[in-house]
Amino acid sequence: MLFSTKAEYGVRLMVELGRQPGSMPISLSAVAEAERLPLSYLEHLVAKLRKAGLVTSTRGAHGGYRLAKPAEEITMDAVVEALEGQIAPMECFHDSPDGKVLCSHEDDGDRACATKLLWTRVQGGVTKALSGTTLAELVEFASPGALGERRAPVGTAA
Amino acid sequence: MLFSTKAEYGVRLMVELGRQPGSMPISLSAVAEAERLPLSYLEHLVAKLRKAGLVTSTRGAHGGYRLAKPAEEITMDAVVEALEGQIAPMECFHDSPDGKVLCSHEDDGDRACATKLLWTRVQGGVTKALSGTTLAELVEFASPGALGERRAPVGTAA
DNA sequence: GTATAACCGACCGCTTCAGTAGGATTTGGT
DNA sequence: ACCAAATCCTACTGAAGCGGTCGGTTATAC
Repeated sequence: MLFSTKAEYGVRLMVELGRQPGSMPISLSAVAEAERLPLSYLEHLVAKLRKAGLVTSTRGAHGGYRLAKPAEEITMDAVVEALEGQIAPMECFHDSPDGKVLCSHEDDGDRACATKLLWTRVQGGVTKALSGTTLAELVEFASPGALGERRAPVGTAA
Repeated sequence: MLFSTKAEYGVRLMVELGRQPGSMPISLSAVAEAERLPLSYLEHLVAKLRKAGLVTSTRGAHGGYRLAKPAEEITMDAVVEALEGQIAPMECFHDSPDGKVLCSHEDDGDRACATKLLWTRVQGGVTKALSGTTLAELVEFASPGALGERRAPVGTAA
């Protein structure tokens, strides 16, 4: 398995926030009920998203979470990375700040990691897929045609 | 991390076998020494590769392993899948025999998994990278320019 | 001041990972 | 015949991460 349920749940959570039209915050318990996910586990995930600056929170009664940016500007690489940590195919890989890919045992002698070519391609494929997908796309995909009105209060649909 | 060291070690092992010119089998201990990997762990990995039909073995003295096919015909998706199991971004994903991608909680009600679009793209990126890379490419990448002669007995190079 | 909600950290059972250990079996060389 | 080299097989282990729970604290609306 490439990713764990942290990414799965976290993305579902983000989509749920993105579905909401106004600026009203949504409580985690509402999300948990809608997506049928354990509330206390979502708390951990949303904390990561908040620390990554992807959602904002308001405390107290009628509080909850909102997207920090419009869904069109949120790409999924940021979301998945916030939840799962650095996206690298292998332990020895780490992104340098300039976006280059390094392999920590590059200095193994004369020849480079035989595997570097492969993992570089894999990572390229993954990051391209993630950064090429916006939250807005997923929101639209999840509720096709619906434009804010005629949508059942999720979870109660037969 | 997308993959574990099983894929890493296993690929290195395959490359090592691919480096060898003739039809002479190579012992695992030779590979272990060359790649500085624990022999007893490699045993587990090579067993998976053998069961997947990627390498063949000859037992007894002067025995060892050989590629079951020429390196040009071995694509890395088969190798990685043999080592890591089904390549899917998420638990709910499983390949159907016809190569289509299914999501096991597709029947969650009216709307499809919000995440399906994303994971489908990710999986596409990964499998494209893996199936588009042959073992021969990695072998060439690991020993550039060398064509069977002038190659140091790996591990002794300064 | 009470209900609602975000926050925070500790804990827990489970599985996988990475590796070790010990043996059994097959084969080539002498 | 015997020994060394090699594959093969099963079981085990410590450590880490996953998925989730729990109890408690703080902040806010009514």
